[in-house]
Amino acid sequence: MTTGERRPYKREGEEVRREAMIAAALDLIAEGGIAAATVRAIAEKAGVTPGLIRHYFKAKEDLTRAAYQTLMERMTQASALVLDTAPDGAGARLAAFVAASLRPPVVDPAAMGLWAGFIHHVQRDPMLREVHRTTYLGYRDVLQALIAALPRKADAATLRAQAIACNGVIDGLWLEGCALPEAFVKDELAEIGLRSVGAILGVDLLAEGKKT
Amino acid sequence: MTTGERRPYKREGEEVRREAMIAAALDLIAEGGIAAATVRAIAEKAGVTPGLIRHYFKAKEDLTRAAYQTLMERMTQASALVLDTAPDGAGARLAAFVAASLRPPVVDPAAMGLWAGFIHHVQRDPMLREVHRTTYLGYRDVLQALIAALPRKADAATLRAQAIACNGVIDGLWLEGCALPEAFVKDELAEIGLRSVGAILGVDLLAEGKKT
DNA sequence: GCTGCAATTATGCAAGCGTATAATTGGATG
DNA sequence: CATCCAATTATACGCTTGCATAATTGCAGC
Repeated sequence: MTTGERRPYKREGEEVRREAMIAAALDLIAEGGIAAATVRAIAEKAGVTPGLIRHYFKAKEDLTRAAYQTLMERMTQASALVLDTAPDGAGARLAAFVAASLRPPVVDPAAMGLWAGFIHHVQRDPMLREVHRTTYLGYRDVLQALIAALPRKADAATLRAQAIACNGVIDGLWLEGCALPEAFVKDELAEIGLRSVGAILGVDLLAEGKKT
Repeated sequence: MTTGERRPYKREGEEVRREAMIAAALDLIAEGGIAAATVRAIAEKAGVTPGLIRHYFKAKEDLTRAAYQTLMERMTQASALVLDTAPDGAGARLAAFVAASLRPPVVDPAAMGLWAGFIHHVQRDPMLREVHRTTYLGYRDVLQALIAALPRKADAATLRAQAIACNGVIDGLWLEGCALPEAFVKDELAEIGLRSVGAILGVDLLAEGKKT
C-alpha cells in the first residue's frame, strides 16, 4: 500500500493560476459543452486540485464570467490581427476582414459550441450581458469604420444600417459554416460573403478579395 | 402524521404523455437552460412522476432528441404559416417571409436560448445532426423557391449562392435581434433585412414590404 | 537554516443527478 | 362486479456536483 504521500506542487503567481484555470475551462467547454466543465475537471486540466479554484474564484460562477470575458477578448483581437497585415486600400482592407471572418480558423465548430454554451448565462447575468454588448458593438464599430473608409458618399444613418446588415451577413454565414461545415465547399462562404457585402454597399469586393 | 397515501392519477394515452413531457422539457430549457431540464423538473412540470419518463423514454437522451425534433418542426411550420397568408406576387411573398423572420415572435431571446442549448448535442449526436441538416436545408429550399419565383433570370449556381447569402443575412440579423433586443428600434431589423436581401438579389423588396 | 505565511492539497458533506426495480392502481373487458 | 394488465407511483442506489474546512508545504525574508 502507498504511504499516502501528499502531491508535491510548485508555487505560482495568482495571474498564472487564474489564466490556467480559465484556459482549462474554455478547453473543456469546447470539447464537451458546459456540462463537462466541472470544478474537478477544470482543476485536473489546469494541473491543480479543486480546492485551489475556490481559492482564486469565490464561486464557480466567477470563473465562468472570467472565462467568457477571455473568450470575447480573444475573438476581438483575432479580428484586429487580420487588419494589421491587410493590404492598403479601403476596399482591400474590408475584403480581407470579411473573408477572414468566413474561413478557418474563425469558422470553427468548436468556437461556435463555446459561444453557444455561454448564451444562457449571457441572457441571465447582467455582467456577462454587458461584456457581450460591449464586444458586439465594438466589433461592429470596426466594421463600420472600414465601410466608412470606402470612397463613396453615405450619411450617418445609412452607414449604421449598412454596418448592421454587413455584420448580420457575416454572423449568419459564420453560423452556418460552423454548424454545417460539410454543406459548403472550400472558400464558398467567403466568396458569398464578399459578394453579399459588396451588393449591400454597392461596391465590388470580390475583385478586391481575389487580389490576396 | 400523514397516512402515506399514494398520489392519485389519471391514465392517459402514450401520445398525450410524450407530448406533455417534451413540452415541459422545452419550457424548462427556455427558462433556465439545459441544466434546468432535469428528469425530476420535467416530470413535475408535466404533471407526472420521474419514473414515468423512463417508461416512455428509455434514457434521458431520447427525450432530448424528441424535444429537439419537436422544436425544429415548430420552427419549420412557423415560417410556412407566414406564406399561407402572404399576398400574391413573388416579390411580396419573399418580402413577407423575410420581414416575418426578423420580427417577434420569431425574433425572441427565449427561442435563441433554446436553440443554443441544443447546439452541443447537435454537434455530437449524429441523429440530432441529421435533424438539423434536414431542417436547415429545408428552410433554405423554401427561401430559394421564393427567390426563383422572382421575375429575373438567374442560373442554378447563382440561385444557390444567393439563397445561401440571403439565408445568412436573415440568420445573422435574427441572431443579433435575439441576443441584443434593445440595440435596435422596432422594425429596424426587418427593414435592414429587406434592404439587404433586395441588394443581394438586385430587386426592391422594401417597396413590396411597405405594402403590407 | 530557520521561521512564517500564503499557496496548495486533502478530506468530507449535503444535495441533486440519472437510473433501476418493485409495488400499486386505474379503468377497459368480460 | 370481478379480473387483469398496462400505466403509474414509490423507493432506493451509486455517482457526481459545488462548496466548506482543516491540514500541509513550498519558499521568500531574515
